[in-house]
Amino acid sequence: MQGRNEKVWAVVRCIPEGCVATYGQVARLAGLGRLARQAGYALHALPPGSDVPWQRVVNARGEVSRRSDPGGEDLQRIRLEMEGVEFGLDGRIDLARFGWQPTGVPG
DNA sequence: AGCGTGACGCAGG
DNA sequence: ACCTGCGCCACGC
Repeated sequence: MQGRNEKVWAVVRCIPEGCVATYGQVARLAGLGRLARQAGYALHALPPGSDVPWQRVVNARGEVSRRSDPGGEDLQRIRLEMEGVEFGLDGRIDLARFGWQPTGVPG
């Protein structure tokens, strides 16, 4: 662990395949508090070819966020669909079904 | 050192 | 459920 970004990446690495987490969720687990923007920035700073499953991080609405890299949104969706994550007709993911629950609270 | 921007989230109407 | 306004912090110029 050398910086905030790596802390974020470490959390994202913990997201299991077929699941998604929100930026805010990642920010908290990374110790950034409410700084969801920072979580997004950390992913933006990801080096190409990294083993970090960045595609598993979406916004609180369950949709792929717009970013600078054109076409990257489509790549993220494709990658998620390959993992079994389903998108609604409105392009949103049901976080109740595919959202990552680190606590795994029985219920 | 200041200003604008950004892979966000929450509260209010 | 929708859209709008505001706050948060780091990065680049």
